[in-house]
Amino acid sequence: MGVKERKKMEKQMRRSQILDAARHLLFSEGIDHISISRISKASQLGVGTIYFYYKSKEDIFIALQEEGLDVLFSIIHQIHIQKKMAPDRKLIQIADAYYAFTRDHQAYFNIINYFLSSPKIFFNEAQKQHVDMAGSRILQVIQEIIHQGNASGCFAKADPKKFSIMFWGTLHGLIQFKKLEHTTLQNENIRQVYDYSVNKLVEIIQKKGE
Amino acid sequence: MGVKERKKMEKQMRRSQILDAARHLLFSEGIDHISISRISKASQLGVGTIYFYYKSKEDIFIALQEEGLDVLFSIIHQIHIQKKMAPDRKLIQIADAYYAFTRDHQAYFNIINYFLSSPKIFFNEAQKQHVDMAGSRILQVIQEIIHQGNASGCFAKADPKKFSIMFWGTLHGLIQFKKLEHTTLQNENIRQVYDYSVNKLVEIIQKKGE
Amino acid sequence: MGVKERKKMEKQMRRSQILDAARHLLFSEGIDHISISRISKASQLGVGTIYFYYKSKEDIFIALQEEGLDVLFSIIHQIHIQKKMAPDRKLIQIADAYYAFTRDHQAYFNIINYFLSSPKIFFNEAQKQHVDMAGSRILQVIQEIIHQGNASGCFAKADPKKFSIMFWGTLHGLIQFKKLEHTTLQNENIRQVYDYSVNKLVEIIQKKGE
Amino acid sequence: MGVKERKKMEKQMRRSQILDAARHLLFSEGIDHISISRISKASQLGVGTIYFYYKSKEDIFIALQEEGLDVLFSIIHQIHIQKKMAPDRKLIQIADAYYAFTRDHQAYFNIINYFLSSPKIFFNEAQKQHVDMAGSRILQVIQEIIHQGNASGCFAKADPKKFSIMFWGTLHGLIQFKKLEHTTLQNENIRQVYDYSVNKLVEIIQKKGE
DNA sequence: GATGAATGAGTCTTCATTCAT
DNA sequence: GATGAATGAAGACTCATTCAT
Repeated sequence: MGVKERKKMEKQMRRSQILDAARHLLFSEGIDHISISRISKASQLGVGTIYFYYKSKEDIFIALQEEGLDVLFSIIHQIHIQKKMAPDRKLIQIADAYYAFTRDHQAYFNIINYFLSSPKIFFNEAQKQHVDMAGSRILQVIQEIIHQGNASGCFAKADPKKFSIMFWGTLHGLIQFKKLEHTTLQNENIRQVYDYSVNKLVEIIQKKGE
Repeated sequence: MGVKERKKMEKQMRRSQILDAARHLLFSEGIDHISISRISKASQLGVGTIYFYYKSKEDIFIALQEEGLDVLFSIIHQIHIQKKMAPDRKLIQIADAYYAFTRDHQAYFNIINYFLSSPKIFFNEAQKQHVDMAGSRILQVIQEIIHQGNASGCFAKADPKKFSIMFWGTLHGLIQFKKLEHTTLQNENIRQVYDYSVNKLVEIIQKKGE
Repeated sequence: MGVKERKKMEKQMRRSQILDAARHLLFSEGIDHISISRISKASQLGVGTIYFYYKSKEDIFIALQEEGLDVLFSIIHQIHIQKKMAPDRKLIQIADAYYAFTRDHQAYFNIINYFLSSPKIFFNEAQKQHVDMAGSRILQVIQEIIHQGNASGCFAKADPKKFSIMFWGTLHGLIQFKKLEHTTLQNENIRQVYDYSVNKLVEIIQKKGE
Repeated sequence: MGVKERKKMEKQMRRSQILDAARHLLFSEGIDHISISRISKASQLGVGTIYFYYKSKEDIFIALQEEGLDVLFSIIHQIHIQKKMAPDRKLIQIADAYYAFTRDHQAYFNIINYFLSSPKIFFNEAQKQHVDMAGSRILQVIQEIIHQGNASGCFAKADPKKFSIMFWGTLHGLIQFKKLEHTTLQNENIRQVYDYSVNKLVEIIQKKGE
């Protein structure tokens, strides 16, 4: 019995070992310089071994993406569970946290973005499941906050699903514009625009006239 | 003098010839299948010749991106110059047009997105100039519309620069979520969310109480 | 004794289990996509276990080939045992049946062909035995038919051994030309040539002047 | 002008260089041990260069096959142009020559067989053309011989197309049985069977009663 | 100005086999 | 008896770039 469990543990460790190497490469060299053979070297494992644990390069990216989404989720979750915080305050804090996340965990952000932007990636069913779970949890938190706000009378009966997507979409879109700060955006400080937008978004659902 | 001009013309024509081939590949095969040698075959020009006119593959992509932005600009410009249309109506139409553009000119959208999302691209000064000009014109149009709305009393003194960026960022962010329609977004119809968001955005700047 | 027999039975069952998986792969994915690890997955057995029961991939192919030859044999045998059928009729029916076999059991045909065509396969003694038994039974049937024909006066004292090999060789050679139907054979209908040839073959041994 | 021609010559030479290496490998190591990287090493050319001259491994095989068919054709052609030889004699000599060819140029035979037997190869149009030309010339010779025989009254009005295919198919099928000589064929001397069959084939078309 | 031949490192992936448990 | 983790060489193919002509 103990043997089986140990085996399982070891297997899990190998997966971690591979992911560690991949993550390291992701952080140090960027997403475009990750290749199976590099991962194999970095992890001190044979190429075949990598394929034994992950059936494609994409699978490794997905695992990494999940990691990133988990990190992001836990950050956001921390904010959400602060009982005393008002819903609108929560939204603002979440937006702040997301901005920080894209700055402090750039590699994770890049990989999440990679899947979102790349025109060629189509998840298969199993992969969809994973991404779904990881990604939708974040949206769910925002939805819950809207719900709370609606219930407490703080918000003006906004559609939680639609608004949460709009909220997240706006943040995400603006983050992408970061690199245009000094070109297209004509030195408009993106951070200020970001804050401005978050305020507007919150205004949208706040009860008017109050 | 005449000789010089003719030379310049010819040079411009060669550049077009190359771009035509690249564009054709972009549309027919997708961004991932563009390679210099393919462009060379498609353009009936030698590989070396391509390198004489564009110093890297990236340069070609940039030119293509500009094209895409030009197409997009002219669509938006058409809407803008309709004198009788109200500013808020214009914003809605622009949003519609952008959605259509990302659908009907997917290849252009992908290439624009490619530069926006890819973490590795850093423009040099000359490249920045180009992208700047092409991209900022679009934002400018939106800014002008806000201005008009502010002036005509239709809008409530919104910050034209900031709001236009927010507006565009929201649209762009939501478009990116298209592929999550059936996973993370849990079958929420993205088009409906898009329309919902555009309405909210317009509401933000409309004069309240009216 | 009972224990030994049970062990033997179990061993036989494991071998079947493996072969079932291999056959399934052969039929569903084609001969080029059979690998030990695929067989292992399909058979729910460990890779090592496969190697315990078959000492190489080739051994499995051989077993599969035998199966194919068995199927073919039984088809041909069915024809042979029809007491009332004339020998020349039998030959024609066998030719028909072989054509159908190569069409309807392509996977089996391919594997038989694999060993016949591949220049690298050299059977060891044990393997030879197996193939011998399976393959020669078919030729034996044809030989017997020639014998019968010779005896009954239907055939003109043809050499049973030589003629049966010629007969089979012709059929086999023509089948291989199937894929040349639209190239080298210049749209000559291979099926018609096949029938034509079978008729000629039968004529060869039929008593002349009758 | 001279430059262009020299370039063309050099290009042709490179193609030969590659083919030489491939042919050498084919003869010395067998068809299964030909790989692009081996060819590249053997020809002292970069891998990319190989691909510059042949767009796939298959293309090289095809060129090699053509070579083999050319060799075979010229052998058969030599026999055909012997004006004084009777048609039936020619057929017998061609059969002999084919047997010798499969013995003396085994590598070429293997490669021809490779394409004939392999279930996975499907020629594209351009490739079909090549193989067609090379392969059909051989059949054509046989057809012409039949024609001649028919015309001279030597043969009994056999269908040239059908019979030539049957003729070739029989030879080819029997050659394949070579390796079964000591197993399935039960030590029946394949060479004798081959000769026996050729005789029978010739008898088929010879005017009867003569 | 224009060409296109040459490169070779790099891509992902497969696979038969072994061996410690 | 049974397992399955580990391997690493090998597979075909791509590609941006250079440079002699």
